[in-house]
Amino acid sequence: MGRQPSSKPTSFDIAYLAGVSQPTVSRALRGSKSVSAATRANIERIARELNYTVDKNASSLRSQRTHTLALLFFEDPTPDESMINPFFLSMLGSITRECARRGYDLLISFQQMHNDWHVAYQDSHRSDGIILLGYGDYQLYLSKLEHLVEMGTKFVRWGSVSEEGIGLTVGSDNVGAGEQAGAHLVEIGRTRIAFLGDASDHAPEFQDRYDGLCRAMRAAGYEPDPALQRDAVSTEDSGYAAANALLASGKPFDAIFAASDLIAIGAMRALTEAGLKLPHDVAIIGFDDIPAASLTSPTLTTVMQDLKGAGPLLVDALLSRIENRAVEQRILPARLIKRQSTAV
Amino acid sequence: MGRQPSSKPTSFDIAYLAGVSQPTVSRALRGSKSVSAATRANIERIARELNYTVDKNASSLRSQRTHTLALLFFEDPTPDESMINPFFLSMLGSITRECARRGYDLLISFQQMHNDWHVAYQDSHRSDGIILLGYGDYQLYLSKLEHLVEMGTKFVRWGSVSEEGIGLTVGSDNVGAGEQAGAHLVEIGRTRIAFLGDASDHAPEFQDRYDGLCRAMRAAGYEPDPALQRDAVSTEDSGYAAANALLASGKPFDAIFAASDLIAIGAMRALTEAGLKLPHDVAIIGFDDIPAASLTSPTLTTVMQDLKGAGPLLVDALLSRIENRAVEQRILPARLIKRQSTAV
DNA sequence: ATATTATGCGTATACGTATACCCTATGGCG
DNA sequence: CGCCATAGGGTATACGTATACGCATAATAT
Repeated sequence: MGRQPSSKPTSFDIAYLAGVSQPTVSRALRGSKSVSAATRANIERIARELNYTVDKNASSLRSQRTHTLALLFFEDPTPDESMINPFFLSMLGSITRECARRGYDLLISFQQMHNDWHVAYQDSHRSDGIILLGYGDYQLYLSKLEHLVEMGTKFVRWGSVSEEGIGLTVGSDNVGAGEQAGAHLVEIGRTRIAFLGDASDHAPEFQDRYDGLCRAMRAAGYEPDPALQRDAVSTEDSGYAAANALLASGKPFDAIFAASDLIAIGAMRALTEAGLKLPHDVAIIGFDDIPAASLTSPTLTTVMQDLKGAGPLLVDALLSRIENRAVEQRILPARLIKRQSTAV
Repeated sequence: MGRQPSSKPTSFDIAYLAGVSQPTVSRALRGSKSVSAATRANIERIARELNYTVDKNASSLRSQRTHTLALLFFEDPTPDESMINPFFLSMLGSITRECARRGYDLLISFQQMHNDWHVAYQDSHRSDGIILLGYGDYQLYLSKLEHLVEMGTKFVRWGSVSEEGIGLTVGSDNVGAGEQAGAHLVEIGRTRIAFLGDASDHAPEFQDRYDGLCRAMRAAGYEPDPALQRDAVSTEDSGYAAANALLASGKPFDAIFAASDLIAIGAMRALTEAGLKLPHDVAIIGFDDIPAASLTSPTLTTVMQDLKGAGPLLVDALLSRIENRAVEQRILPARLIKRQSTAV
């Protein structure tokens, strides 16, 4: 044992002890079939004894594969820097676990929109592909996506699947979810349904949800009133402001479908402050089923996205892209969770 | 332009265009002072034009520094795999941003306690150091920490600073926070104060909070009743169960200090179901100030930890360790946020 | 029997960078 | 005018792995 215990063992050490050459060690550990079973078993035993692990840097340098994925959050700079959209945060767990299961490391980065995009590109040296999460300035976002495509970077993003977008997209069935929400509201007798959330093409997911709502209303014989749609981004304050604007407009409404739970929670605060009784006067449905949704008063009916399925699907789609296998856009089902805010 | 546009430029490309050797490029870009200002400027210009970035794998392999930190979450396996303690999730934003600011990448991994620890060790090939976050089986945890120390791995963890622990710890002033909470409860006239949270040495942070509470009570002339302390881990269900056990014991109490907001929220549910009026019959204080704390009814008085400060402090401490600079344990102040659950 | 192919492994080398060492030209100094 | 220090940068090489190739031996075919 003249060897320093502090220096990590290399494949040469294993090779020496096993009486083979270094490449054979590499082959054995990577599962090449041109190594005899006996040799492989011996090498694996020695590697375990020495606590040997492949040096990822050397491995990546040589093979040009990092076995690492990068996760990029895109968000508008928020006033409170440490605030992150809880929905995406939940998805993080699902993604990390799937990465671990597939033997990939996950590099994470919170990208403020105003930052230099080159940081992301730089990541491509460090990762085999990128998962993009988050809303944000959509036009700016698109131009950067095009840049990614030009560079040949492999990526997949979470978002609106209906949209004919750049790159590969995985997302919830936002239209279907909107329909479910709309149908439920109609079912409990609401017909003057407001929608809080950006319905422009800046936020395709929100637009899809609105489309679904409209479709459900028309299917039931009601025409959605454009005046009852109010823009809002996914924050509590924005929802609060949008609901107040709606109240100020004087337009009567008996239900709100909010494009996210945060918006819904802000709206509930505005409505409560205005002296309205929920859900009696106004029924409310949110979107995302964040933990807080079951704590509001009344508890919030909302749409639960399949977070557990999202991570595996995103990772799988990205790995398929990386390995140049064909992948089609995939849609995850969403489910309406009925709580007190629509219980009349 | 015989060069493939798809292949990433190397330092040799830059060197050729600048009419210097490859090492000079490396020196120039790393800020070595043995490169003339003119040469450096020229190299930097060319690098920018070619969109060159240093290959991190090659760089790390050669220099044996990765400029990457690993973040390890330790949690008991939860029934819902995608559920992560919201408090640690919030800290994540703070840490990632600080890493980015210091020019470090962040590798993230959710470690189930039962998993092979070697995964973490393996990470040490990929990162210069490890940040450990989370509770979990504390004894198992400690034995693995010892292993880390043996391997010479640099790490820092979030936890109880009062404890004479293994390795470097950064954490909130849990004792002080417990004192604040206790003092506040005494101030509003409560003397029979229950504590929900593991007070054994399995959870040093919780123990510190309990110690703080006891200290405040004694300072006010009251003796804490051990029968009013109930073990609980940081989940809503555990808080619910603990509060019900407390109720079932028949011991009278007029306040609860919960070791975490999740516990507090579960306890509130139990108390409400038992027909108690909050905060009139029982005042409640939680810990963490998770977003949900301001949504409960009544809204929850709680202790806010300095999340914005935590990330920078953890990262800075770890980098100091990595660079073999001296670091002392550091304590972050915590602040009591008074809300309705203690407003009598 | 010879030709053929597969098996199992060694040899040589490349991945792209950082650093130890060496060399040259210049200027200051006595 | 010779000596040495210094700036500026070149040469050679190492980091640890993965893969293209080649070469035996053994297995199979003809």
